[in-house]
Amino acid sequence: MLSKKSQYAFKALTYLSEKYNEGPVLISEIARKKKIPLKFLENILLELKRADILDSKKGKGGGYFLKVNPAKVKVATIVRLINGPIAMLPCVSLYFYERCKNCNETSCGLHDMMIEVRDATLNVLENRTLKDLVV
Amino acid sequence: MLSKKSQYAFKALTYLSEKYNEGPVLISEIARKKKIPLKFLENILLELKRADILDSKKGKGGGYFLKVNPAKVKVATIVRLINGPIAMLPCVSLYFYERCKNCNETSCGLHDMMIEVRDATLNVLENRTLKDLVV
DNA sequence: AATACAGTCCACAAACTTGGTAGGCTATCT
DNA sequence: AGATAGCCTACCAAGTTTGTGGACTGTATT
Repeated sequence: MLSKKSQYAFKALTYLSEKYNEGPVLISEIARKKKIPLKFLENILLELKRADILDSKKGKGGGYFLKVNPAKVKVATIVRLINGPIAMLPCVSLYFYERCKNCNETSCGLHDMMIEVRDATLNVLENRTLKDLVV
Repeated sequence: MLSKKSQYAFKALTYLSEKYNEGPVLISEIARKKKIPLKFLENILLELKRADILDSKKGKGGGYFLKVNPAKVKVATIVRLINGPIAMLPCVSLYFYERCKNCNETSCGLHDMMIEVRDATLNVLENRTLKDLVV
């Protein structure tokens, strides 16, 4: 399951996608409109900024805004950044891979199955962008 | 990600599937062969028994064994039982549904996307059984 | 230069989940 | 009766999640 943090991130990003190219948006506005705890949101947006998804401006007239076109930001990227691995097992994760102890990957039924699950999931998440979240 | 508990459960169930119709298997044997902490495994097997996946016999010659043919036990069932929801959001979960607050499901881009992910995942997990885990 | 504004950074903490342990109880077989 | 083996309840350490508080830094305006 996606963490609340991830859900908040998507809400905020959806909001910012709707306002793409309309200048900076206040954290407090996003928090209010999307009902996200302000200080928590602060951390999330900062993380997204550090990952080059968002950019910000300080002082009056400042706020957060998308750094690139929402159609260029894959949902999978956000999930990995805020939520972590998409795969159901470390040994089938592409970005968070960890070797399986006590289970040689060459002959593990679960391993093979979870690769299928991963690919089915990625087929959706890698082909959808923030733009698709705006309806 | 699947919890370690879930991974242990699958290891144990795979072992028991290999020994289907060969009589009861000791918890201690499963723990040793699959390198699972004994007492932890005890809890897991008990849970699987309560869910009618396994059955057990006490006393000498006792142990655990699959209650039904491994080809009849869906992987999705085990995941839901030991790991919890398969969906990435409560509001798209079939077995652990919870209404989305501050997000009307009729027009939420994330909601629709996560239904796609759920269905893609279930397409694998609902169509594989314990039998498929044995290679 | 002073002031207000708005994001940045660091530290902390309550609540919950995960992974695991301890020890006695109950049923069964010989 | 004694040994075997699962059943049950309770507990606990560590980590993660979901936040909060408060001071600091950069920016625009007057």
